Amino acid sequence: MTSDFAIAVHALVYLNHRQESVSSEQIAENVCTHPVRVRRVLSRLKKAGLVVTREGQNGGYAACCPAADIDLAQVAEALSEVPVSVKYRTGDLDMDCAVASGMAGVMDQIYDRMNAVCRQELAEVTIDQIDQKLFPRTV
Amino acid sequence: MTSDFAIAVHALVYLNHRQESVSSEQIAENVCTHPVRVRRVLSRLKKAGLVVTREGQNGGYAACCPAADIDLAQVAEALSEVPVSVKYRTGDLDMDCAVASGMAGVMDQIYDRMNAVCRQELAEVTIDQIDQKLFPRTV
DNA sequence: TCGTACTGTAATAAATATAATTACAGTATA
DNA sequence: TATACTGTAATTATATTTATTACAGTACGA
Repeated sequence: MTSDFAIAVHALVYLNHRQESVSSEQIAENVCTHPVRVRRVLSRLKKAGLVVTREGQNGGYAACCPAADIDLAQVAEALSEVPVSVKYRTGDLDMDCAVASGMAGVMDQIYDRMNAVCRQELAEVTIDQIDQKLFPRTV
Repeated sequence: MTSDFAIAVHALVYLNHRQESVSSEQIAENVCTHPVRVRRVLSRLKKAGLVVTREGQNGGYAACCPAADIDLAQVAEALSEVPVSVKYRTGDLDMDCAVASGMAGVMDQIYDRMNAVCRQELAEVTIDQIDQKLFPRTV
């Protein structure tokens, strides 16, 4: 899981909370990062239809659908996030030993299975649920 | 998931396959990494009782329990592996905004849940099962 | 319609994390 | 008792991540 994902979720929760157009600069201040980073992440969310943008004065990013309709699996998907990813591959396909040539593939399968269950977990969490955690509603 | 985990699993599968003492140099050759890296990882597996070592001539590392008794959750535990870990924390605890101060904690809970299901998956895979994948047994 | 306040993105620099390597003390074995 | 190993510290090299600068493009509002 990259930090882009954390920034995306934070921004979505913040935009849902604000319910108006917010500039990358203001979002960056809330997230504590650089405005350019916010733009890079949110432009991908825009492409996925999870936020809308308005340019010109008083423009910025805004929520465009009910927070209950956005789950974290959609956010991960929009960013092509792979929860468990290991770039390092042991062994070497060209070696004679079946262990040396086959282990990387076996590990990939294991990571795949972990990613599948991680995505299931993410699908269970919506932006609205996070909002409820941050702003408990008295019953 | 760090690459140490991949190295550990690879080494365990290899040691199980060899069924004898193997030096860090030979293991490193099979894994395609540096012998010192192998020693660092395997010394932790030794502390967890997953391998034994023998020093002196013809020494090295060796499997010490049936491959069917070692699952990947044990390996992860031995290395203190956290499948989904994100060092980057958005926002800032000291900020007034509930979103800015609370999001990092919310994200941590989400990572925790993913880690729990990942560990369940890892517990389902044993070294012996990996060996069977690499060396299919005709029935 | 024109200036302004934005987004989007490329390019670069700075910071950080990861991996390889060197070096060597300690130890059991043949 | 020499040797072949482990264990670990220290260092260097490499890769990745993050911040920053710069600027073209665009819609909004006066």
